[in-house]
Amino acid sequence: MRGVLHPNLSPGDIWLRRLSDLMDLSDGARAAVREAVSAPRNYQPREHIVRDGLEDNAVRVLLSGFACRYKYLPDGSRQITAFIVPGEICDFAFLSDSSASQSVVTLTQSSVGTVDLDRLAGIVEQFPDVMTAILRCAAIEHGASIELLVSLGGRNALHRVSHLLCEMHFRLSQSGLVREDGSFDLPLTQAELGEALGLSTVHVNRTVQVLRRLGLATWRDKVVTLPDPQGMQALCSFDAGYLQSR
Amino acid sequence: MRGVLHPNLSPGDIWLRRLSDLMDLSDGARAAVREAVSAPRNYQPREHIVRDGLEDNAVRVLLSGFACRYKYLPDGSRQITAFIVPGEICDFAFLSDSSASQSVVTLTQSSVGTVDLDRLAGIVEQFPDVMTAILRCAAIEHGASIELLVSLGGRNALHRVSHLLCEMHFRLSQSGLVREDGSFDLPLTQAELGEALGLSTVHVNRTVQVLRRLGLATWRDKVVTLPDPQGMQALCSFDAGYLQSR
DNA sequence: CGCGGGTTTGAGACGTGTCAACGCGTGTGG
DNA sequence: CCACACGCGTTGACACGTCTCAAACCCGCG
Repeated sequence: MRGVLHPNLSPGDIWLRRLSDLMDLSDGARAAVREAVSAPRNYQPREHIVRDGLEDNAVRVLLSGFACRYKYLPDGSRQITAFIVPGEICDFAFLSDSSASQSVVTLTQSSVGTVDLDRLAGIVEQFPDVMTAILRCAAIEHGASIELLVSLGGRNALHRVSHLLCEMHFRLSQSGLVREDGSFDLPLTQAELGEALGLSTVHVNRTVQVLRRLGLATWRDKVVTLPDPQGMQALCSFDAGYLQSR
Repeated sequence: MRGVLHPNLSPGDIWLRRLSDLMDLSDGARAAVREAVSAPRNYQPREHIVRDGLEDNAVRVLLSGFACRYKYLPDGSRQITAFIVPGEICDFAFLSDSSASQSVVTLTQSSVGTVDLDRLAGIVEQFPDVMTAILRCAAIEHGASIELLVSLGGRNALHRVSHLLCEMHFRLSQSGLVREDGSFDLPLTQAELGEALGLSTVHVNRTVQVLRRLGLATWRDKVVTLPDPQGMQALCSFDAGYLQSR
């Protein structure tokens, strides 16, 4: 059906869009990337895309849905280290030819495209800019984990939550997933937010309520709205620089 | 003097040793890396090696001393995101052909070698394994920041401090900087440790004292000793896997 | 000798965690 | 069609880890 009903739409388009944002790519490079992305595979919520310690012969790109990377603590609690939104690469272990050091699990129903590593090697050999684009993805991903680290080390609960909401707003808008009125789907539970921000579920809840009362954010039925993005960003000194290539 | 008094010693050796640990390199590759490292430049304590936002046409490798990467918070406090020990690359922005997103500053007197980027490009073209080795450095560096993130998000003060001491012990031993008796130089102030671990100086101090009383660590005059490394690692569930390539 | 950076100590404040319970909506099985 | 279980959000009371402020101490150095 693909290529018949929508001759101009390909599953890899969302990834291509992301790569093009980070690096000017030639038509040839664009076509090669586009065609290299396999037919998507669907995942149920809470299904693993990548398992810690396993090698993989493909790059996995989230095409739709929501996922996260995490690590377990000795007491059995889970620390989420990153959220993954459509258009992003699930794991970068392939870059150093090693096995994954974290697991990646879906949070919602999702679809994932894959690019065979040998095939990718051929593409980057012919179009080195594609490699640069991918390395920029990795750099941004690293920047995001550093920013989360900064949140955990130096920001209080209110700033952590609002900073993360600002980040999500920005990243989802890059993928065209924010509506006109500034609202967007955020299919996380408050518990999951807490696992990322190092806060208890209860305290996340109270913090979200503060934001509600401040008129800066509402979060109901998995939909977040930031009526005053400027004010929100000012509250937590959000600067999207770390999410862009410069 | 170099090459005369010590015909077999070159400033780049410590970096070469690190790269070789991560990837088997051919003799040709080893020689190329060795010769590509410039004569070291010396830095005073608290002198910047890399400044946030600036591009650089060289890779900078710490050859001796101690440095850290950091970011400022809006309230003026500093979050240290990584410590850098001899043999490690100061900043990985060169990989994605972009400018540094964090600053790097020395903590002690240090010496830094540089490798010109164009020259490095020539080397990796001829010896792709060198690129893989460098990418593994980057992956380990990323792994370390994730582990710090996990500390900040999920560990209490005692576990944070002991985990960091275990990590330092391990990393310095890789560079041959741990003595027979298990002691090693850790030229940080307790305030700096706190800036990395998201703890106040006062609380770092109290926590170190607990470790002293437990007989697991002493820290006096910039020298740390772990009389019972096993016990120390058990206390904080330290697993060095994230610091090695697999 | 006095100064300054770093470490140590004490006392009290505050942010966040824990525990326990309740409400609400949805899905499921009787 | 009702009864119940379950996941998630919400609320309250209290415990506790860590922060802040302030002062003393130690030691090397000018």
